[in-house]
Amino acid sequence: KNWMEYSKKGEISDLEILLLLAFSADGKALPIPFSQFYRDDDKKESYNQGCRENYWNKLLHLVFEQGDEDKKLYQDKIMLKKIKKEAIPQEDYLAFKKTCLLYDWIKGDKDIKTIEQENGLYGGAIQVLGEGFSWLADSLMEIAENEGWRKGREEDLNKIKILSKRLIDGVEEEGLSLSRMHIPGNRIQERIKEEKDIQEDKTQKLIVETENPNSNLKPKNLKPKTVLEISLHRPDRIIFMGEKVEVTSTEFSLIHLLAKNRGKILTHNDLLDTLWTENEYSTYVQITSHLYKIRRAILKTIGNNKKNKKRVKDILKVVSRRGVMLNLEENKLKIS
DNA sequence: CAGCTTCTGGGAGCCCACCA
DNA sequence: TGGTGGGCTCCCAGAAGCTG
Repeated sequence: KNWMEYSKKGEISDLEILLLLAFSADGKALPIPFSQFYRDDDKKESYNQGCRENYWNKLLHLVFEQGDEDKKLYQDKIMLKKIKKEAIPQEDYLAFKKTCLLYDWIKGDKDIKTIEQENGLYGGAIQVLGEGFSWLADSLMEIAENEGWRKGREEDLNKIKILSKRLIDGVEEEGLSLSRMHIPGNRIQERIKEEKDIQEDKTQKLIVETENPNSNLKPKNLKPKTVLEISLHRPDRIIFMGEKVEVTSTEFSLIHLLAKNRGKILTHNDLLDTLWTENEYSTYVQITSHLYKIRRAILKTIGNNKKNKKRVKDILKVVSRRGVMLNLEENKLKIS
């Protein structure tokens, strides 16, 4: 709200909005999932500190490049740290990192794999983060609307709206119209729709909660129980029927990829191309082997009986001569 | 029923953490 | 620094299941 008052009409930039969102309570709460490979490096103090400086320097550079160094938001969040010369706290560092990542992402001049590799992120992490921030941008837009931006600051409002859309797909403004086009095999349209559905769900949930603050109704009973829960923040385990099942990084990658494409048959080639790099020798045997091991791990946790066996087999479904799919209704799957 | 696909268990080899 | 043990991935092979 403060920002809304002091930000100047017609002068807000994408970078500014991203930084604002990254420093908001919800923005801070959104995790950046690290890949296992880099997690150990992150523990090393020198490496860590070096990285912190890097993101901060990069932001500073971008701000000067845009000639926005006297904006109050930047003064508060970035410039002050320079004067103090203190070590950057973890919280700020993460916010800087998110801002840099998402800025790269929406700029679109680096492809997603490059950004993820350069920053040691788990595959798909940027998209998840982008979607989260897209939702935040929408919330910001709503607040701005309530603050009366419709009258007089329509242009700024639109800017946030466009940014929100770009965050979903990581495209430049001009690329948006292209991404809306229907291209066979392109999932952009579908993902925008999915995101809208999620947001509608959230809004509806919010309405229910605010309408019946003292209601005795337990919505939990009405809600279908989540069967599979995957958190990018915890790539070491999944939650199956409420039980934590420990998985290896390859197993997690496999199950995450299937979950992202819930209800779709992924061919063995799809899986091999995505999970194993070109120069690694891999065959479908590896996939079935890992699938078997995931099933075995799940069964070991939830109980190895005929009923469970059948159920797990039906969820991690092998479609003969076609491929593999995660056969689960949308409301029973949770990816965070 | 033959041939193909998938399941399953097990083992080799590699990597890494730990310890003396 | 080198030995050791545990964990992980990949591969193999036989059994079981499926398809045309």
